[in-house]
Amino acid sequence: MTPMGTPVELMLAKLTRLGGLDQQDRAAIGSLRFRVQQVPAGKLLVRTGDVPSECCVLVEGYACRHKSTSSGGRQIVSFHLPGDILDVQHLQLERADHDVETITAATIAWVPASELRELLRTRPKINDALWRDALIDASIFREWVLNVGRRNAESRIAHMLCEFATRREAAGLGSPERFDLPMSQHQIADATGLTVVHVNRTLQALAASGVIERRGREIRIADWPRMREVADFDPAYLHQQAA
Amino acid sequence: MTPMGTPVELMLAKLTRLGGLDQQDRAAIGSLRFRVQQVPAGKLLVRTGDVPSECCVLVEGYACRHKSTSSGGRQIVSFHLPGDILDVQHLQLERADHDVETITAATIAWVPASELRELLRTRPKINDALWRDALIDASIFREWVLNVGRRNAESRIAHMLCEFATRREAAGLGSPERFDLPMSQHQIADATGLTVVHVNRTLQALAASGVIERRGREIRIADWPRMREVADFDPAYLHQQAA
DNA sequence: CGTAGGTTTGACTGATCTCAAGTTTGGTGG
DNA sequence: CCACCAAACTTGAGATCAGTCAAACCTACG
Repeated sequence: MTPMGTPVELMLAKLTRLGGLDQQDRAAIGSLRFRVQQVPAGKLLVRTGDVPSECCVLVEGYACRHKSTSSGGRQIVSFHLPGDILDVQHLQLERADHDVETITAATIAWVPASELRELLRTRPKINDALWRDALIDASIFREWVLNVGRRNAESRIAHMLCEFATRREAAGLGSPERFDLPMSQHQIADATGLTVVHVNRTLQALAASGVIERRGREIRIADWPRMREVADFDPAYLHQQAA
Repeated sequence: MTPMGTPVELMLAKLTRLGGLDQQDRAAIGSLRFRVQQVPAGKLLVRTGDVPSECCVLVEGYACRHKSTSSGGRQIVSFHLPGDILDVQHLQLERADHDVETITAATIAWVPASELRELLRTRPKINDALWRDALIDASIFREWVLNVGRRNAESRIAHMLCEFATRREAAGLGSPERFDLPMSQHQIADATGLTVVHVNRTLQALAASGVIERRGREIRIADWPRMREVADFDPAYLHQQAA
């Protein structure tokens, strides 16, 4: 079920999902110089203030981006799965405004930003696909603002689970009915603006009400219609239908 | 102090701030076909699910984007000031995933999305500038996730005020020391994930502690260093220094 | 001047946090 | 294969920040 592959295959799959590529586009992606790296869980790939000269693609494993308040509060602003480009923003913005960190052991492919920038100029369809990718990212951030700003704990966590299940499936990583969460309850708390304690109780409440079943980090969404309702989840913001 | 101007002048000023443009770029912007419109406060310019074929530039007045939960909770995800392009995302994404609404009477300039898309293809520097604009938008959303997710009421509101003051100044709209808020306390509540009642009390607390002074909607930031501290505000996420 | 929207106040409630202590799990070295 | 350890998860009790409900009070504008 894991759509393993080389960095090139993953990027092609992702960009193709985002819009049509022609033969020359594929060739251009194929000739990018990837530097592949194995990293452990909890590795900071980019940190706030960095001036990265490479972009990284997540090949295998999971990652997240996060920001912190000066008093130490941590907020995860997105989760990422295999195929995701972790920092398109550094193609155009000099300094990183957030951290990028693996949440499991992972395989990362680094590409020189200059080579990708060249593709934006010379390959209009790749430019379009990366635009779409960046704009979908932004759409997800907007939904997260709504999620942490206006939903209660149960909805927030349910929404996060729905999004994870849906994106996972779209990336070809398997069924949205049942899956293993890569992140700890602490990380769920940091993503939803709650505390670990309350995340724990809320997951129990979701299980008690029968919308999900849990065994360790394995989640089964037992009742999707009810889950969608509890989560207030409408996948439109993921813009998944190819444009 | 208000940098009034035609839509063309405003866009040129904005794109120039975002990166260099050459003479041909300026000419290309100059030949865009703008349709200018006066609209009252509270006018929905784009609504969720729309398939817009025009992009709009805010020429005069203020606007915001917002999303809602199915139970009616409203979350403002960004505020906009003159010069802002209100919906770059519709250049690449078919359906709007949020509403765009004026918060004061405003002047709007509409441009056919097809013409802007043409510029992305043919004018690399305009492509770069719009990329930067979209990526800065995304950076602001990330900061807002942190704001509503991890800061208390006082910090949240102070942060929103700092951002407004800073962006206002960057747009050439006047001093960040003293200004009139265009938005109601209800709208501040919707932007910060709080209730009107609590926004009201928190504004009073900020005034009582001496960091701001208020007279109606006029705000004076009486003590910027302390304000920055209360707000936990670091403008780096606005990426204002031209790249 | 009347009125609606915006702001302010008070009293009470409740969702989520904090602190503090267990319990389980998974990985690691002997 | 087992013993151990740290990290992750769970539970309980009490505290608090922000919400709710309800009612005035402004104040700008028609």
